[in-house]
Amino acid sequence: MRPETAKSRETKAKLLEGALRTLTEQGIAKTSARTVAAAAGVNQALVFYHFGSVDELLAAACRYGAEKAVAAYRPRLAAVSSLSELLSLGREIHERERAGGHVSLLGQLLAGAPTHAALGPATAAGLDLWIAEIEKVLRRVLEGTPFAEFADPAGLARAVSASFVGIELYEQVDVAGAGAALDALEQLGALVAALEELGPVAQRAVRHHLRRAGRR
Amino acid sequence: MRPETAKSRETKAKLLEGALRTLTEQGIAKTSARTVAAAAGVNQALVFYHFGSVDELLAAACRYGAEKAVAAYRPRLAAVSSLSELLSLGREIHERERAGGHVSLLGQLLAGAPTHAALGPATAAGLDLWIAEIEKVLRRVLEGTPFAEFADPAGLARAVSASFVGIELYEQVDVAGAGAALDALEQLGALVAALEELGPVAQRAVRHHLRRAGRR
DNA sequence: GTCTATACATGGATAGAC
DNA sequence: GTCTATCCATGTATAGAC
Repeated sequence: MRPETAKSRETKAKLLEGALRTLTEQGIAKTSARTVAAAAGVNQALVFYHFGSVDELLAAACRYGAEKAVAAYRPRLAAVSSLSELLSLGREIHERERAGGHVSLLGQLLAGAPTHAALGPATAAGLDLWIAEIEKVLRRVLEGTPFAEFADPAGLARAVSASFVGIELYEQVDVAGAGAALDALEQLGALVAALEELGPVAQRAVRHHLRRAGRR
Repeated sequence: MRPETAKSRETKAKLLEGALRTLTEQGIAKTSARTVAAAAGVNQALVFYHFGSVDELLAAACRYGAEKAVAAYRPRLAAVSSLSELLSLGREIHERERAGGHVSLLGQLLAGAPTHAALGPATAAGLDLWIAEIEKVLRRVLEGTPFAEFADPAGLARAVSASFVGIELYEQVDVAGAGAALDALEQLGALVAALEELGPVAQRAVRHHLRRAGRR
């Protein structure tokens, strides 16, 4: 029985922040009760007292970090009204993530999932927060465009989220390469944005070809 | 001075294979000289004799594994002549990767890069093998399409490769979600493929809009 | 609730026998 | 080249003092 005193919550918060910092700065391989406790500035034994095990602390940190990150971007995402806007917001998030690292955190946790049993579901849940938000945006943005009937917002949201995680991980070993990748995706976004403004004749042609291609 | 005897090369090969298996099955967090040596069926001390340190073994395994994987798909990639073909080959690679795991291996190594100094460059090199191959395909496929003048094959190849790594990692925690993501990307590929077959008038319209959107 | 001390396991790395 | 033995650092987890 652990009463939820003010101090208890404070220590838990310190540990969660410490876990996030350790994971993003040191990676899953160097994340341990000791390193996290050191980053949090508390005693190593408190990890086990408050969370039972390192894995459960990491799972909690995942939920906590993902919720915090998504909440920070939620208003911006809600304001997006076109695909090119979404792409450029993605670029902006990427820039900020270079400091915060909440996305590559998910990458670290995905990498740890095979051995740390508790991590898989927690990471999936954290990713789902991003996915749900992006899916809303995509659904809104795609509505009324010629390819709304072919695009699957749910699947696309998952593709976008997973891709973003991959790119953030990639940036850790090749900053220039990751920049070039995002540039290219922005161009791709511009292409789709251009399609949104196509005339009715061309749109009908696109629709026709899509229907043919869509039959599998 | 280490003579390159037949036995030496055999042991090295065993260790490389063991490292690949351990990384894909156990993840970077549980990869150590002992676990790798156990998977390879050789003595733990041989890791240090042949490779100097665990990190250098992993770096070598990365080069070795990426080269092997890319070589296996090279003929298939060379035969691709359209974007939708590329997408469906991507799906096929994904299916095989579920067994082999050579792509999520790169994810594991990316996750380990922050702390293991030797891993960053090695992983970047491994990814570059994929990137180079995909870039060639993209360059060939995009040539002669209306958006060849806007698309950047080098950047796109990086985006595709990093995204693929992200999706393979994502699959480890959500198989259905990863499937939905790939389905959605295939639909997107069908969209672009449809554009390839547009008539000259519509293509001119697309080009016009792209030029406007491309000015930043 | 928190800390110190401690147990026990795992991992990196080397020395020396074969 | 390979193995056994060994050292030392790091990590998980618990017991018990404060």
